[in-house]
Formats: sequence, C-alpha cells, structure tokens
Amino acid sequence: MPTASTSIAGIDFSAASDSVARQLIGMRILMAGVGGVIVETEAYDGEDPASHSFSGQTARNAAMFGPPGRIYVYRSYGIHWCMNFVCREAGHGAGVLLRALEPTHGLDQMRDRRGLADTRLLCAGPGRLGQALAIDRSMNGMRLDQPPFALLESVPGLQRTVVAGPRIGISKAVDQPWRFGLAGSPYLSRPFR
DNA sequence: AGTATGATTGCCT
DNA sequence: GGCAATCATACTG
Repeated sequence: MPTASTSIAGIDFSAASDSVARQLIGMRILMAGVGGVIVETEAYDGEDPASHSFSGQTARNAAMFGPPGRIYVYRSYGIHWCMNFVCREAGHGAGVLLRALEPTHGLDQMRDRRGLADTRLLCAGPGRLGQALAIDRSMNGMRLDQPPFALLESVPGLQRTVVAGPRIGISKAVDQPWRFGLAGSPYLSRPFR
C-alpha cells in the first residue's frame, strides 16, 4: 500500500529535525491567513536531553510521537503557547520549534492580539509568535498542510543565508548548535554571534 | 494532594 | 541586568 507523503511545500518532514529546521528558514507560515517569513527555528529530537520528548511519550508531548508534518503545541511558563512542527517518523519524538517570523500577513490582527504596534516585536520569540498567530491547545496535532495552516515556499529571490548557534533557554545539551536563523534579519528573538 | 519546574516575556531598577 | 507572573505537566508521597 502507498506510503503517505510526508513532504509539504518541498520539505520532507520525515527527515531529521535539524535538517528540517534549517530548510524552514525563509519559508512562510500562515494561520488563518496571518503569519510571515520564518526567520528563526530550533530543532529537538527524542535522543536529545533538551527535548520534551527525551523521557518518552506523555499526554503533553504525544503529538511529537505522532505523524510528521503536524503541529505540536505546548504551554510555556504557564503563560505562552509555543508551536512546533513534528519531524521524522511517528515514534521518534522529534520536532522543530518556531521561534520568530518576519510578519508579512495580517499585521493588524497581530497588533491587536499582541497589544503592540512595533512590527519587529510581533513575532520575535516563540511565545510572541504564538500570541500573534492565536495559537492554542486546540491546534495541537493539526496538519500543517491543511487549513487553518499553510506552509509556503520561500519568496523567489530571497537572500537566504542561514546561520546556526546554540539553542536558547535550555539547561541541557547547551552546546548543540540547533538554533537556526536568517542571517541579518531584524526579526530574530535574539541576534546570532 | 502537594511540590517543583520550565524550549518566556515584560516590567522594573 | 534582575525578577515576577502564572499554570500545565510530571513527579513524589
């Protein structure tokens, strides 16, 4: 029987999460028509001590162990909703955290949701991004290639130099360079050095 | 049932 | 730069 495609907008989500995280830079993500260019990501994997999935499947991280190309949403610090794309095959517990966008679509809605005018701060950080795109628990497990979500290829001609560095806000595997960003973007949560 | 802990952000000094 | 906010989840007893 045919294997379901894990490819969306030219990205094979059955690949390793660091490869997917790098490829996602420069692509565009929309939730109900609101979103922008992905400028910062982080990769996590089941073999990775910093990953939610490292200690095995639980109710919270179940989506990470499901099919690739879906959304994993978690609550951070009791305040923020953060969004990941599930990678590899079901059971691996791998994913990519979306950390920052360059806002291009639905700026007014983002400003309303964030209570903020500064475009640079609308999606500069995983919690901010989640708030700007109105991400919440109900999106956990949803498909990335079906409404309300849409993943679009990079804008043709985009200057796309990807930089890598250590991930932010973790206490384990801190030297693993699995944070990726669009070089020189003013929309990053923090600069790369 | 109680406690410890964040893949963070925003406000304060 | 420091730190409080705030709560779902996981873990302990």
